[in-house]
Amino acid sequence: MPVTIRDVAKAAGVSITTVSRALNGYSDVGEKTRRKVTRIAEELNYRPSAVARSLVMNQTRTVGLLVSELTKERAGHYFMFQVLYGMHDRLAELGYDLILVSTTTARQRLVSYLDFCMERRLDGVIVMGIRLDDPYIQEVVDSPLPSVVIDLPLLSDHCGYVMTDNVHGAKLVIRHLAGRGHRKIGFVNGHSQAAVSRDRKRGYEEGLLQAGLGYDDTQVHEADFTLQGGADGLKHLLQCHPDMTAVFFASDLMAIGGLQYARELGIRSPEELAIVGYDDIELAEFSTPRLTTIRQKRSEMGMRAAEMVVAMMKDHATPQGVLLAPELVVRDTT
Amino acid sequence: MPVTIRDVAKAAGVSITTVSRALNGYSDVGEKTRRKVTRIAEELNYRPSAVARSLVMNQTRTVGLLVSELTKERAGHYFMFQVLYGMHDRLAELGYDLILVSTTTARQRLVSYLDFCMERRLDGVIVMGIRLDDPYIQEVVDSPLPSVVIDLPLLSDHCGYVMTDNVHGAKLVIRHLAGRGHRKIGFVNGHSQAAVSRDRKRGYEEGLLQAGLGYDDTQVHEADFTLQGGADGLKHLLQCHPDMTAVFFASDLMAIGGLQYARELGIRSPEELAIVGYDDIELAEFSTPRLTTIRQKRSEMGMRAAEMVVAMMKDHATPQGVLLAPELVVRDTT
DNA sequence: CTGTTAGCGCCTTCAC
DNA sequence: GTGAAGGCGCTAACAG
Repeated sequence: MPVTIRDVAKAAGVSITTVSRALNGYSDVGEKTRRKVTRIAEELNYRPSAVARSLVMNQTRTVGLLVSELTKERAGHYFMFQVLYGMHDRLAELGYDLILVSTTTARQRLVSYLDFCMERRLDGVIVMGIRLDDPYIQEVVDSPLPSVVIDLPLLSDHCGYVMTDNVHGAKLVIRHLAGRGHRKIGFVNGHSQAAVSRDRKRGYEEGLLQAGLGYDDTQVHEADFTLQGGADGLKHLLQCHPDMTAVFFASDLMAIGGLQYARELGIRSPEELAIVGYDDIELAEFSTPRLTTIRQKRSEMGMRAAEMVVAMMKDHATPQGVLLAPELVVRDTT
Repeated sequence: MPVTIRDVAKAAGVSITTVSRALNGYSDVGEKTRRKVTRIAEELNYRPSAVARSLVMNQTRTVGLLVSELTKERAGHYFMFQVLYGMHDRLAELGYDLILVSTTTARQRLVSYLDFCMERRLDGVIVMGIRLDDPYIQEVVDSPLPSVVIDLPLLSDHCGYVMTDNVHGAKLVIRHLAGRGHRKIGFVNGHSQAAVSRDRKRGYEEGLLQAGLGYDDTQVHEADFTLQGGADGLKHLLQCHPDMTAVFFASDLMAIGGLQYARELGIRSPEELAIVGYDDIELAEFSTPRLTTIRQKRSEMGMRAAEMVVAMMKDHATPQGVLLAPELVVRDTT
């Protein structure tokens, strides 16, 4: 059994109250007493119980991270890890801890993850990698538990969001390609149950129109963000449109898949086919040829999400929709 | 404020104790009472407070995940994500939650992470991605807190480990290459502060000797597990040994970096240079040409770690050293 | 079978 | 400046 506040009090010859006040930096404690208590606490290696404190303070200083793509499906982690990094780091700075709440656990099948959050008395939640058709997402948004969603524009009294301006990002791509003279530009999108797919497609469409190029539905292929999906997507597009000179992929992973498929066919990039990805994962800079892409500020996304939940939790801040600016990174595939 | 056990008791017209017993499935409760309590609890949407329960039961049912590579350094996540997946999944099945404890947070600079675990009253810890020279790792190993370390062979009264048999894995590689007639095989290792590097190097060395090939220190280059490191490593080796016909990289990421560097130089693989990686990350199957590598059962590593801590926590099981079998996956680069 | 009593470790009025 | 008392929500003996 760890040493408790009572042990410290006894050893210091003061009351429990005094120990509590001394250690928590209250001003109404004699300087001598404070020093003594501090010293004893250190000697005894006293660690105040966060559990007991949570109970009485009615807050756990813990936020849950809801992820559904924490699964075998390996597409998301290139993107998510960096977000997680920024988020966790900022949360720690602000004095909050992060607990994982996955959709795909045995337990979650019985208890919705909102229930999980209630039981653990989490102070807030950050949601990431959740699909539009997720059965529980609405429950979270509607609940009074402060929440921030990443990559899903859900806004309510207790729910904000952080995402990249994907419409703009896709437009940047098309403008770039059109500027290089491409007239026939294909698009391999992610699955339809991601808000980012919807936005990127809209950007693609609007971009084409703005560039004076017509939009043609058959030049769009819906894949699933994976390497294989990218390869398949390109294959499909090339079958319908052998004269295509550029393809925009809704993720770097898919673009790399496409790049590899193209190489197998002996199609050279960028000479015969320009290729653009999305995300700017580390590999983008390291593929051969190096991939032109749209950079998402991933760790900033995490940080912003962290800051927002914390603001909502402690200052009752109004949730907001944060749209981060994308950035075109031109490399060798265009 | 959430509804408490007292609310349920009042509404059901029974004592708090009875509610507790009814809901926790004790046998000494009347069937009618139980049903009534259960119904009321459901109607009121009662969620027992895990915090209060933790306090009185003196266990949080939470394990901490200590990671230090949850940082900007992006090398580890290809490997770690899958481990995390298996670990979290199994933990959830066993009724435990996972909380993130990173080394690189502002707070951790003041408080060692063991202190963090004590404050949060974690039941156990899993450690991953920690370097041999980490200042706090020993503290964790020595502490009475049940812990399991991944990829570091630390064994003590309260600390077990899970890792792949890296010596054997590296030997498999050399045997394979030697079997294909390679006589001069280079090795690009990871950084020296990883136990796996040490083991893979030993396997490389022993493998060479067993194959009747001499070991030559200048054929080994120490890198850092990154793409760039792999490229640099290969470059360096080729400078010293232009006649080298095969190179073994201590990670797939490095191998892919090497592969790309080779392509830039116009060196074809496997014809002119055989290349083997380690880990079997998803990209290995998708590089061009597809990478021969050693598969590590990553999600199983996570599961085993989870099972071990849980066993130690609840059954006071003796910690063990688990060595998982590696597996050679032959693809196109050899 | 059910209720009463006593804490778990800590913070917070309220007296002194 | 310091201490005593009460309670956060729950479980665990111990009586009946």
